[in-house]
Amino acid sequence: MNLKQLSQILGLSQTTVSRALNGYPEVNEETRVRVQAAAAKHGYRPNSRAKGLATGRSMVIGHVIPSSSRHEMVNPIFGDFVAGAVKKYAEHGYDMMFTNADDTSIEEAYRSLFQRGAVDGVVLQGPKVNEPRIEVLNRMQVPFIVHGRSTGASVPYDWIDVNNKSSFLRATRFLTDLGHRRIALINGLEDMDFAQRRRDGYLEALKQAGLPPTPDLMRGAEMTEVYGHHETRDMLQLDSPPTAILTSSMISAIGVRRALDEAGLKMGRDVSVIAHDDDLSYLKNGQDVPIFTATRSSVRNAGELAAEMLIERIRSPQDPVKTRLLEAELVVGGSTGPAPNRF
Amino acid sequence: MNLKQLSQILGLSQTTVSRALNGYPEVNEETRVRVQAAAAKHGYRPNSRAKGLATGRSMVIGHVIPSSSRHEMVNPIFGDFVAGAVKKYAEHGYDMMFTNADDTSIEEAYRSLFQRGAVDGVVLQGPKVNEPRIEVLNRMQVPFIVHGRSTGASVPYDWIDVNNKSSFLRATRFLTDLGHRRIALINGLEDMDFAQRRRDGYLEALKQAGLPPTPDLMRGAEMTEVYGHHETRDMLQLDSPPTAILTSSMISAIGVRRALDEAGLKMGRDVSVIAHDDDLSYLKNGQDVPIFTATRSSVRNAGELAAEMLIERIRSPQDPVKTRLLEAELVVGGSTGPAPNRF
DNA sequence: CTCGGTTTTCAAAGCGCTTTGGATGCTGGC
DNA sequence: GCCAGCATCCAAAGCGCTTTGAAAACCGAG
Repeated sequence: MNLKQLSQILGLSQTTVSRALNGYPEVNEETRVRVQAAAAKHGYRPNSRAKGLATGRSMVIGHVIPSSSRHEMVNPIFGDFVAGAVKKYAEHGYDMMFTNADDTSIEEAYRSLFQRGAVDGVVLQGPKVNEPRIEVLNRMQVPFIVHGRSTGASVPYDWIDVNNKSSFLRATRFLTDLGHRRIALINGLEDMDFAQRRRDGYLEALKQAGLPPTPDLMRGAEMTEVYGHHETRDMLQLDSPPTAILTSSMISAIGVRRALDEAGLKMGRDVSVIAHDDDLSYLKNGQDVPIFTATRSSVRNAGELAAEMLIERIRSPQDPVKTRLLEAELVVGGSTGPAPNRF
Repeated sequence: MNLKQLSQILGLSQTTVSRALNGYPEVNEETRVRVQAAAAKHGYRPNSRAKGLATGRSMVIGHVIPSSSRHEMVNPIFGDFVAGAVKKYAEHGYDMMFTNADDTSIEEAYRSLFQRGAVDGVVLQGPKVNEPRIEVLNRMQVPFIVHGRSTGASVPYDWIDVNNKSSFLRATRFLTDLGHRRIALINGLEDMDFAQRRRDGYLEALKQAGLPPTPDLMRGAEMTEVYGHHETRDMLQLDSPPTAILTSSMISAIGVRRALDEAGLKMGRDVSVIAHDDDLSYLKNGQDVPIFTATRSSVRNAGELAAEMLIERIRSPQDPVKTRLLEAELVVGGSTGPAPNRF
């Protein structure tokens, strides 16, 4: 069932039917009702390709998933972010498109999405420090939003981010206040912007507490469970092992916990742990009492906000740059306690 | 840059340029090279909407993400499945589209995707027992593939699934062979088809071992960490607590482990645990030695295979129904051991 | 030369929609 | 009774591509 057929059934022109359905004023209210009824009855739905061709808009928002051969990691926050975003997209009539690109051709992928007219805007996820994609998109003059920020980006851009620095500063201070002096940081990959900022917050808190940074206690890699486990085990072997550990994700915190268990140490008593909690739906931090003391910020919520900001940008390309900084809350759970008095 | 402009630059007709680019034989090799060079030079990329309009194909595959207000859960396997699928899509020139639908209008969402001409096929994820969507899609005569199966579906359909029954039968037998007699099952939501099949396998193994099923030891819900923890804690309070626990996901297995730790029980010695491991990239089951004894099957791999099967179906709509049953492997880790002799 | 057969190229129709620029019919004021 | 003004509707162009049917160019055989 297409417009032509529907208009023939109704004995009207395509113009009128189109206008009736799209809410234009120059159509009799009576006919509009008749048209809408017929459209519903016949299950007419305008072809989105044709509509897109005619209007120049695709009503699709794109995401590029990088996939390298070596680095097959899927970010665990992916699902929740997407769930938040796709919901808002739907509310505004947008669909969501994913496209795959290997590491070497990510720029190409973005360019292709727009030049093919496949999307009206894109979300850039996981920005690194000096993220080159930001400048590429900026130069292309297309609507986009960054989930996160990129230190060193030389152009203005819309972004939404958690205040990683302040939340890790606060978490670290919480530990120094408890008397901890050997505090480890198990961070994400250090070329990621968020990891850098968390590290800055951590270092600043150490400085404020008059503690020198210890390179041995600062690690960074892909945030898996196994990684959290491995680094913790490794650090526990040090001459002066940490009494507290900060970790950039709940997943690696679980690995940390496992390593502590294996070493016969009790989390919260022997070693304190604070994790960053993205509030993932399948990995809640306990129900009533939080398991981990954590800096919490819902990534699903970030997805919703990112979607809304991007849609606004698409609607008003000339608006000044918009940014949004979310503060993570510090929830105190059972994984932290005063520094033990052992030497 | 569009076809018209490009063909004017080249002094050729649109027809010839189009044919040259799409590899049709009726064009001089020399001109083809010239055209390709010009296309590359000017960064010409055909508008996918226009192409879709002309060809009747959209080169997009759709996924519908259900989102109800109450049930905001994102399946943790989502990311890895998608990563596998999108990679294969890209290899065949397809993009991936997500659309959101609340629980009441999922059928509508599928219908809309096709009637709008937005997709050439869809993947149906998370089928329940008697999944109504299968019949809907079947009636719509559109290409689709089910990730999983649906007991009670009355029409033939393409699917790819893990042999849930045999893998849980095998896992349970592994436990009975170790002398366990009180074996608990912490399953997924029981209206999900996979949960049903796992339960069947579990029950069959119990039967083979001459053990009666104990309703108290069979639980089913959304597979979160908190849930695994909660049910385990609950079951440990029973008059005769289980000596072994089977769980449908690594995530809930982590919760199981936490509950055991809290109870002062050692996993593998006091209580054995077997998990189903989807081989998620951020949640590997240990590196050299598996942490959990597990039935393992890569969901990313399933995503790749599903993508390929669907693309085949799109290409040959008349082919007979295709199905693919993957066998999970049983990997033995540190979480299982002989049944303890305590009473 | 001429002509049938290839090769190579082209003009134009069509995909399903929106939108421009009229037409048509009706109203009421003079 | 006439006409400006408004409400309502329509024909046709255009979005950027593919594809059909036909024309032009070229070839070697006769």
